[in-house]
Amino acid sequence: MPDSALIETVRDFNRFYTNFLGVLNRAYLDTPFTLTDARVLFEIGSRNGVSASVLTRDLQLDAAYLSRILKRFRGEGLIETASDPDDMRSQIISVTDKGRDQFQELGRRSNVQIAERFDTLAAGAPQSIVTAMTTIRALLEPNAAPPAAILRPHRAGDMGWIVQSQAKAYTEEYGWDMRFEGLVADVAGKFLTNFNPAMEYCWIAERAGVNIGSVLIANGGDGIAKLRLLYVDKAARGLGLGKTLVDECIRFAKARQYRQLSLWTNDILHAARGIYVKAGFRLVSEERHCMFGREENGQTWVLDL
Amino acid sequence: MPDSALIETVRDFNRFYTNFLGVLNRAYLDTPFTLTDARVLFEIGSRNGVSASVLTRDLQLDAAYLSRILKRFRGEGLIETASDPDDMRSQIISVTDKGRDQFQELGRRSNVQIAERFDTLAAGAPQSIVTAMTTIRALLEPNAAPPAAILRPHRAGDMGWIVQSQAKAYTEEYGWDMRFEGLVADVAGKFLTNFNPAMEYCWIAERAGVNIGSVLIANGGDGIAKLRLLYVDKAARGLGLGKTLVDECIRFAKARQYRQLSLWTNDILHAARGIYVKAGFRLVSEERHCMFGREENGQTWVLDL
DNA sequence: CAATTTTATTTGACTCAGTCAACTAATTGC
DNA sequence: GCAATTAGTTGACTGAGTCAAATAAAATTG
Repeated sequence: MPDSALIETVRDFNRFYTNFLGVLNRAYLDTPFTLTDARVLFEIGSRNGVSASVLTRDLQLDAAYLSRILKRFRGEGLIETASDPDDMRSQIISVTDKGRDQFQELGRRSNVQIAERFDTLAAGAPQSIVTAMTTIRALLEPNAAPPAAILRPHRAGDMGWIVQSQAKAYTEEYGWDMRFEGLVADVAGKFLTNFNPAMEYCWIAERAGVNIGSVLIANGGDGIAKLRLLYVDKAARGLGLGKTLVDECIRFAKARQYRQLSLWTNDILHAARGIYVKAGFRLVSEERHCMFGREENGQTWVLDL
Repeated sequence: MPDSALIETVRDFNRFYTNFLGVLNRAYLDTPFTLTDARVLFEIGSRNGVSASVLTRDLQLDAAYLSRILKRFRGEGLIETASDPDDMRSQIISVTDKGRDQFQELGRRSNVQIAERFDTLAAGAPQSIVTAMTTIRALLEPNAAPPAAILRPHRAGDMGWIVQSQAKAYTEEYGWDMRFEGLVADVAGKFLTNFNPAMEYCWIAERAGVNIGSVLIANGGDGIAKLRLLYVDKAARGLGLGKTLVDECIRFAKARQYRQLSLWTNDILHAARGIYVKAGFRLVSEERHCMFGREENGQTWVLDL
C-alpha cells in the first residue's frame, strides 16, 4: 500500500496536469474540431483500418456518440467506411487523404503549441521533462509493450536496491524486522568489499530500465560457492525469472569449477525452495531461529557440481 | 526550438495521460459531483478564504459557470461567503464543516483509487513515478514553492535506499568504486543488526513521499557517538538540509549524554565539511587512502558535547 | 437446427456542463 | 466627476455526451 505522502503527490500532480492539459487542449477551439474529434481522427489515422467497436473500447467513448462523430467525418470526406466481410455488422474505417491532411494539420498545430510552451523553459528542462514522462509511461503501463527481462552484472547502487527491495518485501510479506535488512546489508557489503570477479558474480534482472530481480554467488572457500540474495520482485513473479537466475548461478559455478553450490534459505519462502528442489539441491540441515523477530525454519541446501 | 522527437514524446505522453486521468476522473460518477465541482470544492478547502475571481483565474473557469456552482454549494451548505470589506464587489468564500467533510470524503475516495492503481505496480515504481512527476511539475512550473522536507525515523528499506543513493551519487560525482558501496552497506548492516533505540537513531529526510537525505548516529562506545552516512540528494541541495540533519544529530547526542560526537569523512566532500566546521567540529586526524579506487584524504572530526 | 441472446451500429430524445451576453454594483484611473 | 474596468449574477443558449430503442448480423443454447 503506497504511503499517504506519495498518494498526495500523485493527486497534486494530477490536478496540475489536468490544468496543463486543459490549457493545451483549448487550442482545439481554433479549429472546428473538439478534443474528442481530434482523438478519434488521430486514432483512425494511426491504424490501418479499425472498427467502431474497437474505437469505442480504446477511447472509452459512448457508441452512439462515436457513431455521430463518424457520420460527420464521413460527410466531410475525412474518412471512409467499408463493411467487414468477416462480420457484416461491423465496418472498417480508414482515413482518406483529406482526413490525413487534416489530422496532420492538427498535429502541426499541436507541435507548434508545445514548441512554444517549451521554448519558455530553462535549458535542459525539456529533455528532463521528456525523460520523466517516459519513466511515468513505462511504469504505469508496463504491459503495454512488455519488454523482455535481461540479466546484467551489478553496477553502482544495485546492492542498495537489493537491500531496499528485499527489506520492504519481506517486512510486508512476512513481518520480518530490521535485523533482516541488517543481514542483507551485511551480506551485500561483504560481497562488494571483498569482490573477486574471477570467482564471484552478481546478476541483476532488469526490465524497461527497472530492476526486478537479483542473485549473487560468493566464494565460500574450500571449492564451495554460496548462492545468495535470490529475489524476484512481486510484479515479475510467475514468469520463471527465479529459475533463470538460479540456472545462471549453477552455470557460473560449474564454469568456475566449484565443487559445490550451497545456500541458506527459510522454508517460508516456498517459491524459492521449489526452484532449489527442481534444480537438484538437497537439504543438509535445518534449524528453528528467531533472527528476524518471527520464528522461522532456516535451511541449508547444497548442490554437488 | 525543441526537436520533433521531443515534441512527439510530449504529445504521446499527453494522449496517454489524458486517458489515464479520464479513467481516474470517472470515479466522480459515483458521487453527485462533477470533476469541476470537486476541483472547486478542493481549491476552496485548501485555502483560507478565497474570492470567486481568484478561483476563476486559477481554475480557468467561466465566471458565470463558477457563480452557479458556488450558488449550488451555498444552497447545500458546503461553503459560506462574506463580503470583502476592502472591495464590496468581491466575496470571500470559505468552506463549512460540512463542506470540509465532503471534500475530505472525495479525497479519501481519490486516495483509495490511486492506492489501488499503484498497488499493482512493481516495487519501487510508485517512488520512481512520483519522482518523475515532481520533476515535471518543478520544470513546467518553476515558480511554485517546493513542498517542505520532513525528517522521520527510518523504516524498512531505508537502509537500502541509503546504500543505493550514496553509491550512485558518489560513483557518478567522484568515480568511487564498488568498495565504497560495500562499506556503506556494511555500516548500514551493522547499524540495523545491533540497533539500540535508546542510544542510536537514523533520520530520513523526505519530501513529497520521496527520500532526499539521511544521517544516522551509532554508539561508538566510551561515551562517543558516531555520525554516519550523512547524505543529501542532488535535487535537494542548497536548502540547508544537511545542516538540519547534523543539528538533529547534535541535539540527539547531547540529549543522550554522549560526551563526544565523532565522524569520518573525505575532504572532497566540501559541502559536508563546511557544515561540520560551522557546527564546531574540530579535525583530529587525517590520512591519505585509496579505499574506493581514487586517492582521497580521509579525515576524522570530533565535537565535544 | 431453430430459438434465443448478444453484438455492431444507428437514430431519437434528452440532460446538463459550460459559454455568451447583458445586467447591477463597486472600484480604478484620468 | 466621469468613463472604463472589475466582481459577480442571471437569462438564454449551444452542443458534448448519455440513455433507450431500433435493425441487422453473429454467437450461443438446448
